[in-house]
Amino acid sequence: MQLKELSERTGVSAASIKFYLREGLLPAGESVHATRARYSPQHASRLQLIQALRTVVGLTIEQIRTLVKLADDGVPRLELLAAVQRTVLGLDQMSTGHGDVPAQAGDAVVRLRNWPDTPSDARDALDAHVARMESLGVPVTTELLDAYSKALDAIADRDISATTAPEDTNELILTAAVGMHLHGQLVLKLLALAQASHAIRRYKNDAAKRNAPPQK
Amino acid sequence: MQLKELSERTGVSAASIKFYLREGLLPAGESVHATRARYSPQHASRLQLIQALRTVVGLTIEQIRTLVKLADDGVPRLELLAAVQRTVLGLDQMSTGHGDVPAQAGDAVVRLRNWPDTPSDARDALDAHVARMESLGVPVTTELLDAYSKALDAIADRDISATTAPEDTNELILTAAVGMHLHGQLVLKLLALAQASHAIRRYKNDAAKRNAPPQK
DNA sequence: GGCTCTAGGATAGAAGCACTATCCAGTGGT
DNA sequence: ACCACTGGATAGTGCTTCTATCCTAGAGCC
Repeated sequence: MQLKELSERTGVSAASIKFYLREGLLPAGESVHATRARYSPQHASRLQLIQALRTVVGLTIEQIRTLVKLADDGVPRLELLAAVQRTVLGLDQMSTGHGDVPAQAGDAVVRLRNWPDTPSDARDALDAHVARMESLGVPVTTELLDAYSKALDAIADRDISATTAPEDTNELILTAAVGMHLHGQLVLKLLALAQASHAIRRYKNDAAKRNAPPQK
Repeated sequence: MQLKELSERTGVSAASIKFYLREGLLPAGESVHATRARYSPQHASRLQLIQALRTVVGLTIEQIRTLVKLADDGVPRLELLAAVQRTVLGLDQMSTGHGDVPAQAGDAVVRLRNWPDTPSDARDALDAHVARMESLGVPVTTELLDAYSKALDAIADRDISATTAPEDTNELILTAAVGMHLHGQLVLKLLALAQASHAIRRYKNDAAKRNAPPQK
């Protein structure tokens, strides 16, 4: 198919497709002649990937470029998934070493949970984030890390066994990125509900206690 | 103090302060004369709040305006905290009723966890998000909600009992917003690490199985 | 009374992002 | 022959968050 048809099929304007081509998100079509190019279904699926990463996950052009570049370079799938995780959860764009105390929260968590002691982006990001929290005056105790990681261990355990990865690379990135993002948001929303619920319960208890004076 | 001193103390440029004044984030100082105004320490603390909400939490001017307006209107603290939660966790900016099936994920969760059955923003946001996930082809089973909410119940339980709220309103919003944001991000990062850890473990098991052929 | 500094108001510019639009000249297909 | 469509280039748009400039009127100081 050619550009116009690609545009009509995917619902992306021709101008935008040109933009993505310029930006290197979409590989050039097969140039039949100087003024004619053919696009494959691969292009359509790539376009859908771009679309989803922009509108659903909210990545920037730059981030999408990084991901599709990896895909086009044919890096191993595990590596690709790691990159998706980095990007979707904003584990990139970390200051990476503002000095300070090592903080090594990752070590503590890994030991607490008996997780494999392997360096990873997620671990670096955790260290950086904990350091950031401390520097902003929000203390992170080992007890907190223990409670949090124990709970999330259960979630991850469940998630990982409910996962099947598609063959096609575009689709792999798509499902991985969208899934991670949506599940992450789901966690945040459930946490909000949980906190609200606990707050209400606590508030009610306090009110009850005030009515019937404390017996301490 | 006057504008320049306010600027020097908080590290916010005079131009930015003027901008915030125009935008209604910062209340006008006490106008001593036509060309002179006095700012109180309240202004400094408000400015710090604005600063933190922008750079740490990443709110927009519009969102900050909404929050400080509530603070200035002196709404009850519980209501204020609810608004902070809405804003920080992006529970605002939801489509609010794109029709479709009711989905009522909130009901299910509340029943599963035995949480108080009270309508709330968090619950609406959860419903909306689950509906969105479904519409994007990501299934949300009751079993998943059960596993997630059980884990987050534990976290919320721990959080709520480790909380003390400051008296000053600016400070209240600041600590609440920053705390919510950072704890949310912490959860996401820990989840990433947990998933990566489980993936590694699973990968190793698979590899081991391949070496010593399965005995099923 | 002059000099310098500052407030406050207005307006314009700047920078980043993701497009969107326009113009162009060269074909491919009918 | 003709017209739709092409790649390539370049410029403009809309939004957000500032930042800079210019102005006048008044305050404090000598």
